Amino acid sequence: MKGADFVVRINKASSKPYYEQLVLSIKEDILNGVLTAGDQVPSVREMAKRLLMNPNTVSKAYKVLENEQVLVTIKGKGTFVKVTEDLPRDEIRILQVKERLKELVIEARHLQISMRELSDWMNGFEQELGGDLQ
Amino acid sequence: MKGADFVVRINKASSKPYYEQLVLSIKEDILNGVLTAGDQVPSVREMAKRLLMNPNTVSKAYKVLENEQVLVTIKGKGTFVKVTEDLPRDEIRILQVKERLKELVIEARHLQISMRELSDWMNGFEQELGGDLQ
Amino acid sequence: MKGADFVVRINKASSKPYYEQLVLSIKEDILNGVLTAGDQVPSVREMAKRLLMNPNTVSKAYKVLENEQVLVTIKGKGTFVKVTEDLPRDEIRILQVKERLKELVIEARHLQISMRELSDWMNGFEQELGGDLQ
Amino acid sequence: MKGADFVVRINKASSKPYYEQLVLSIKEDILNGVLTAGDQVPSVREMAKRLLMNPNTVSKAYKVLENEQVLVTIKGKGTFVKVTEDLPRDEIRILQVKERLKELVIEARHLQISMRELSDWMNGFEQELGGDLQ
DNA sequence: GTGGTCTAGACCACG
DNA sequence: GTGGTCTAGACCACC
Repeated sequence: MKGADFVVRINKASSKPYYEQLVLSIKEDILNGVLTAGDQVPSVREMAKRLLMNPNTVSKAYKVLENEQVLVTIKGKGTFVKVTEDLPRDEIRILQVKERLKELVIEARHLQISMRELSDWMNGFEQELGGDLQ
Repeated sequence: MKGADFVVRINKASSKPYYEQLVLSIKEDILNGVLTAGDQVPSVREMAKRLLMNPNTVSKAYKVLENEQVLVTIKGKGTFVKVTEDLPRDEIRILQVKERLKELVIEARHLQISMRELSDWMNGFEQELGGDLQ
Repeated sequence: MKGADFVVRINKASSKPYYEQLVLSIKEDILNGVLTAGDQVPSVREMAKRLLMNPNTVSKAYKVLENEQVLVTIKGKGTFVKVTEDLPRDEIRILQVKERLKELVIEARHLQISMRELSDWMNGFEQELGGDLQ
Repeated sequence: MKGADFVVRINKASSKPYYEQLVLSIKEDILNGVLTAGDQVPSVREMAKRLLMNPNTVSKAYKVLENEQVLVTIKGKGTFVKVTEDLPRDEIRILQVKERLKELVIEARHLQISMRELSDWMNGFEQELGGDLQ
């Protein structure tokens, strides 16, 4: 674990639920290479203390990440970033993402966002997150 | 309104609230050209009957769409698709869509969806929805 | 939140809907500095009890204010005065206010209110509400 | 009556009730000098035909304008623009306008509209409507 | 505890 | 007929 290195960004003023923010933040850290496969993440209690939030909330985030094959908990040892590259694709959740993209495009069009803009943003995020899965 | 032509699809099993599904459905119908500027949408009561839901729920959806400058409602007359005047862009909502796109990209990468796939889907939706605002 | 300090005034005899009165009252409290960024407003249930109205009505007011970027609500935590980030101006609503001002001027003229009076009132309100966004 | 000269502008796509639009439109025409004291306005039936609206709606507008001392109906002769300059000021309605101005200022401040902008708009409308009551 | 969604039903304003 | 407001009360998600 890179411990102090990796900082989770929780915006307490955001309307997004804390646990979802935590989930996203960890996913982003992995894509950025701040966390890599095998790294240990702080324990629920430790993370809760660090982020000044309820352990139940952290626990919920970890559970979600375990469900999504992003983290794995080994009893008595801790929680770790999972090696993910050679997993079969989860086609069900992929379809859900596709559906969400469609909704996003619909809303974008109504906001007068051009396809060009959307593409540019997407490519920007790609750069930001690293060209390939770390 | 084209009456029988336009069909709203509500999935009562979805976790997405009915009113949000209705909002999206109407937005999509507009982009598809099924509904065009000036068309009257079914009355709150009529739509509620059709979708087997409470009029208040339909009303909420219409209210959201009115707020987003998609519909206008005229008391005593009905609810209509708004003429797409040259409205100033709603930069606040645009930023929110951009943020949602970033989250979507993060999740896509974790699901081993390539950028290429995402782009292809996006272009597909573009076709499907009509190249330009109808 | 300053608790007892801030008092919301609802006139049940007014023809203006309760929820709109509540919206205005909170906006005024913010300009007055009675409520400042980050403050928690009373919970929906608490406010409803205080004002002797239905929680749904309070909720509607909060929802409007959230939509107008005045409040943020965090599920499970409460509703808060939004930090006044440098948000882009909402040009659509600005145009609507301009239109309402024109109507108000028309009616003022018919009531034999001079422009001078209108200006004086406006400046008075400016003082009353604090020269700058608190 | 200037008959053909004066055109009432009703926007059927506006969310503002027809009768209110009609009231405002006539008030504006008077300030502009398009209608002056003593002019006859079209009969309810005639106006309804011209505007393609329900006579009841026109009737309601005329009633409002009579209540506000803007029009006067003489049985068997028609409806006329009233001489208004030497009427006592209606202090009750003046207070209501003052209250509406306050609300408008509150909302303007939240929309980041400067007092300067508001003043400029007001002066602009003054010009547009003619410097003095016609 | 917090807010969000949904239903059911009353009453009012506009056309 | 249309939509808007308000109440009452159930059930769910987040913390």
